[in-house]
Amino acid sequence: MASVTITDVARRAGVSMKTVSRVMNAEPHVRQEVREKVLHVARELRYRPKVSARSLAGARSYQVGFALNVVSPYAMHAQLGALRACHDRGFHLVVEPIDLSSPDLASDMEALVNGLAIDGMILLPPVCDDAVVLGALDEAGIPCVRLAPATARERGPIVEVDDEGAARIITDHLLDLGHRRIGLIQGPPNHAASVRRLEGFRKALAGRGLQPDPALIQPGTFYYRTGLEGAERLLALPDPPTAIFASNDEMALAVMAKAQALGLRVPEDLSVAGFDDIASAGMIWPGLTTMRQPMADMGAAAAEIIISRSGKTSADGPAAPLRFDCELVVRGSTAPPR
Amino acid sequence: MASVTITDVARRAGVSMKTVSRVMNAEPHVRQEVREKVLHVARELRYRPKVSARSLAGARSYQVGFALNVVSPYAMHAQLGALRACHDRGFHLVVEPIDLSSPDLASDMEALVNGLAIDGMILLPPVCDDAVVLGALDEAGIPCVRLAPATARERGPIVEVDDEGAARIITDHLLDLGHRRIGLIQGPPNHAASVRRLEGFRKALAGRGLQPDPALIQPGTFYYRTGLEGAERLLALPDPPTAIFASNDEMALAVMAKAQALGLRVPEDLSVAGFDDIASAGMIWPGLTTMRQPMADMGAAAAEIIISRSGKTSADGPAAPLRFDCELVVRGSTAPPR
DNA sequence: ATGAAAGCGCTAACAC
DNA sequence: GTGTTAGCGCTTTCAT
Repeated sequence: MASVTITDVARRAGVSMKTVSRVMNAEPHVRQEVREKVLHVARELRYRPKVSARSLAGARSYQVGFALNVVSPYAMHAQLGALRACHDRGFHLVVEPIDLSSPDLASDMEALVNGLAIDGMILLPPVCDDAVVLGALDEAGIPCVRLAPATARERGPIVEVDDEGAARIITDHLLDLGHRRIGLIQGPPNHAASVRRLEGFRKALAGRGLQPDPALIQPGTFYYRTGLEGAERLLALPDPPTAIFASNDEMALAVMAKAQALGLRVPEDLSVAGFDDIASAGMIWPGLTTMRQPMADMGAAAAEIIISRSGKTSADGPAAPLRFDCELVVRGSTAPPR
Repeated sequence: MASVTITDVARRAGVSMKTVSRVMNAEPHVRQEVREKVLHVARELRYRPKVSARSLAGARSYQVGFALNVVSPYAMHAQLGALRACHDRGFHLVVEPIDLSSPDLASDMEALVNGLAIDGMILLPPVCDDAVVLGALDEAGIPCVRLAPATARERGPIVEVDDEGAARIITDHLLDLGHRRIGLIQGPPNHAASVRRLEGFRKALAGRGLQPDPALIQPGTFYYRTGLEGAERLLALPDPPTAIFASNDEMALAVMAKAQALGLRVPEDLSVAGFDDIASAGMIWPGLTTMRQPMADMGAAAAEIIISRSGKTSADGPAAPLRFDCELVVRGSTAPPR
């Protein structure tokens, strides 16, 4: 019942508390022989250092924060990846809601950074681009790793994908199939990925000497409803596109639903492509052609950065953004035009 | 920079540390006047009690554990609900992976309960039905709240829905539309919800004096692939069903995809109903008729139970399972048979 | 109703 | 390479 402490291990191993501490933290200056002895006793006694005692006494807390505000496949996979990385390294993941629309965000953040002990925080869009959030974390000396940030890109570690290149690849896929009138539904303008995906789309067209028809580029916010609206406008055009590339899968699903509701067949009458490869992209009929983002790997990488830097006083300089590769997943929603 | 501590507040308010502690914990035996003074100073100094110091010194940790192994809409919504509840009450949510297929689950659990300080843990199927997990938590004196457990139902608080009643309602919906040959794809047999949904299905049929044809009841595991397989077998029957009720939405999506791949039209040739109301149920065409489970509310309720019991020595007896209501969501995937 | 003293289990800063 | 001594910021217990 009574849990075993560092002194129990020290006594049993015939060494001091501090030596046990050194061994448990894999610090140098311990004879191999002593190290093994301590490790043996620790295992025998099933000793586990208490997170709360460690974070109270030391400079690190063995906890990583993850900001989560909504349920989205994107965020969930990143969280799971971060969770796995934390667990592998003996860390814990504390999830915190950060509500950008809070009446007093500054105070919320201040409560978060002062009450909780975390070695770093993982931030996703749009939270990762909020100045108040970033400022509060900064002031508290809590490093943060951001996934696909749009602003302040010099401000600490970044994990992202090559959105522009990926969008170019998926547009090329459509072009290769023979499509020439391709519609695009954009993401929110304040989201870095949106802008870069549009750019990739443009460059792919330009690569074939094509000018994008402005009418074929519709605004969106990554939400389903805006996919529906964009598709509606696109398909009502006098000369409608034969293919639509939605900047994320949720909107792509909306495009497919709208097309089917209008009696169009996918992919015979309209090809549809998305971005993200959320689970349902592979669960509908026809399957959605899309770009797979390695969200779990990215979340894990973000956690790794925090973990490896934890305990160190200085950040080892502004490393270049960590870039992960996307993978084109071709399913039934894309085919040559009639 | 240097964060404010309880002594700072005590000094500034002209009282002892202990009085500040009493005020911060809303304990009795403090004069109203003093209480207000302390509260005022605390606010002024932006004082936030440190979680790590509290959990080290006291009996409670202000942290709730949430076991998460996979990304599923079901789990994610429960997590978000729990997260919100924790945040509202000044608690933090620590997510932990519990891998039932681990080579040494007992040791994993032992590490979890000894290293971390949590006031309770929220468990979902199938983790909530594992004897090793439950045993380890029990031994460490960590209360757990389980969502829809199948086993050991006397073992602490339970949060669930009336799966049987809900399945009955959705089957009745199909019967009301005029369907008489209704296929069922079951969930995994070790999952409480599966069994009860089957029972509800049976009772609904019996309510109309119908005998379920055994060939119309197909096994499944809640995973997409098994939905595909079940649908395949059902639709290959000499006298195929005119409607299929899949025990969860993921399998229902598979049924729709399979039907459409076979050239059948939903709902004209086949009605499909699911269970859960995951996001994609409303994003496909036609929309999936399903039962909405209030997962976020359930997760929040689970967290609330842990929070309100935290600090208390004894659990106030085995309360009856907390039951939440489901809601039938009728979309385009169900219609009268031809 | 309030306060003083004693830790909780660990790491930090030094000694040796 | 190893041990000693102090705390970290709270809650606890026990006085008053």
